[in-house]
Amino acid sequence: MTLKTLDNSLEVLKYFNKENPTWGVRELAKEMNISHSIIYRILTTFEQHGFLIQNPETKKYELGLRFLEYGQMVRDKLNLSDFVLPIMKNVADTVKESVFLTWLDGTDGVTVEIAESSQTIKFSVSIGTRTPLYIGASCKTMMAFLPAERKKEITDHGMKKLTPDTITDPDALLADLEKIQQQGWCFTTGEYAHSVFGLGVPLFNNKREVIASLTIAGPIYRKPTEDRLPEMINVLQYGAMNIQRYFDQYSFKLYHE
Amino acid sequence: MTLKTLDNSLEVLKYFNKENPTWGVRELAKEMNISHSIIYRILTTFEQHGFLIQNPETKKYELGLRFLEYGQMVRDKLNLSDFVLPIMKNVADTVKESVFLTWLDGTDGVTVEIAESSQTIKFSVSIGTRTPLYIGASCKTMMAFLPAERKKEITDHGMKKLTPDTITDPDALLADLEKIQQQGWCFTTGEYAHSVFGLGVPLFNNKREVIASLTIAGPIYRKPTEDRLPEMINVLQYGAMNIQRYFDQYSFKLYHE
DNA sequence: AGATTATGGTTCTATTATAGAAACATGTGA
DNA sequence: TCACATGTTTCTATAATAGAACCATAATCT
Repeated sequence: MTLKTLDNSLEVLKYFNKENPTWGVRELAKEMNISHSIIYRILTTFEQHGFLIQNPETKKYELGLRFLEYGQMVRDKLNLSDFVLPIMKNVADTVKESVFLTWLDGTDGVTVEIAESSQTIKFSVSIGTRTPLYIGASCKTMMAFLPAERKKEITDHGMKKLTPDTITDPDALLADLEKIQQQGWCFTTGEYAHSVFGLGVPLFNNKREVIASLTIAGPIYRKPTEDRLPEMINVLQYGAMNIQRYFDQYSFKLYHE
Repeated sequence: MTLKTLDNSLEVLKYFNKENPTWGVRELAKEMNISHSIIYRILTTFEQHGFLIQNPETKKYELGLRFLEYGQMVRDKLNLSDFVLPIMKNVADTVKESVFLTWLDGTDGVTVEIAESSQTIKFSVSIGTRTPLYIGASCKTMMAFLPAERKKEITDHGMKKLTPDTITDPDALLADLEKIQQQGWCFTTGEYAHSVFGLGVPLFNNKREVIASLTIAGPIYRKPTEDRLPEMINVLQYGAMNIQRYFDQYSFKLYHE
């Protein structure tokens, strides 16, 4: 059905992340429990195409410049900088916290655009960050609007705690999502990272399927009090409305699944 | 020696570029002269890993969000924004033209950082752009400092004209490179694009091998007159010196070949 | 409306590329 | 000097892939 060789190779790529940016052949082979010959062939083939480079001194491999090219092509395709980013910046300036646009991609949310708070203490993640849909305001906002069978896929797939506050009980999660869907926004504290709050609202394509979310996030000690939360929701929903208008106008299409 | 399946698959990826961002299965198979079954298996495998996504309506494939993730990891690794970009912005403000940092990657130069001119008419390319080393100021600056055998590889590999002014005669190119190496900078007009001038200087790693270049580029009608060129070279070399100091300090390592 | 010709997707098996062990070359630390 | 790392290469049984043929479906032409 699928190509096993390519499948394995892409699996190998996944081991190159921020925590482990460089790998030696045997080192990675041991980590993956695969023969080092196989890893060697995969790494050298990627290298020949510029997706990996080998440090000539340490002989270890790391991500190559080819990814810069493809990454930029995806960014250009999204073309969020021109119209969406100013809206996000506006929200960020108003609430004095960072604002994120998160895209639905399979069973993950991917951060595709960021408007950072001007404050010195702020929540900060980098573009391309990938988070399971059951964790945090930006992701749960999207998951809440998925059809039941896709929710089930996610809960069945097994859930891990990022913090003690991450909800991993399927029933508790589904009840939470139900509430989020009804009220149209999601407020969380400490689910994604210990000292962070998040407030998210969903964005839809022209078929009313959820495709993204807009989220405010900041340090937990600045989280809005209950009486000020409606105000923040208002600002966020106003920004989301403007972005939604842009999506609708250009019949925004970045497909999921 | 190398993995043929992976090799083919990465070759398929190359067909997804700015000019042709979306491909149908049979369409791409015809373009590559390969059975559509093969292409189908490759595309679906990439899709399962998020490197491609299929538009559920048109059934065509395009680049997926996974590249955003890897692209950002490479950007983070380069970490040019903090120290190098301010230097580039400084140069850009002084000369009132765009400034580019280009990385050596095999037989290409890759744009890795940009400081745009504040002028309304300016030369503009996007990050990740890949250009053969024999074309334009930013690339020839680097090629000039390569060992003779690598120059030969490039000239032997066949050269195409991007504009009528692109030098494609091996002897003429080598003579040009000789001059560039001696004077330490490269000034070109119309080689990369018809109405563009460029002025580049090289950057080296701690083994005195060329790894990058710093380039000023702008519309040809604003190109410096002969008596004002030395001034521009000065500004550029001063910026390059500061960047070079940063490279040396952090024993900058992004390997080529 | 029926025929034609596209498309994406599936199945099958001869062929071929790959897996994985073993060996090799080189470097390093004991 | 020996032992044990490392990346790299070679070999062949075996398993995965190539590629033709086919299916289902949608659009287009007659």
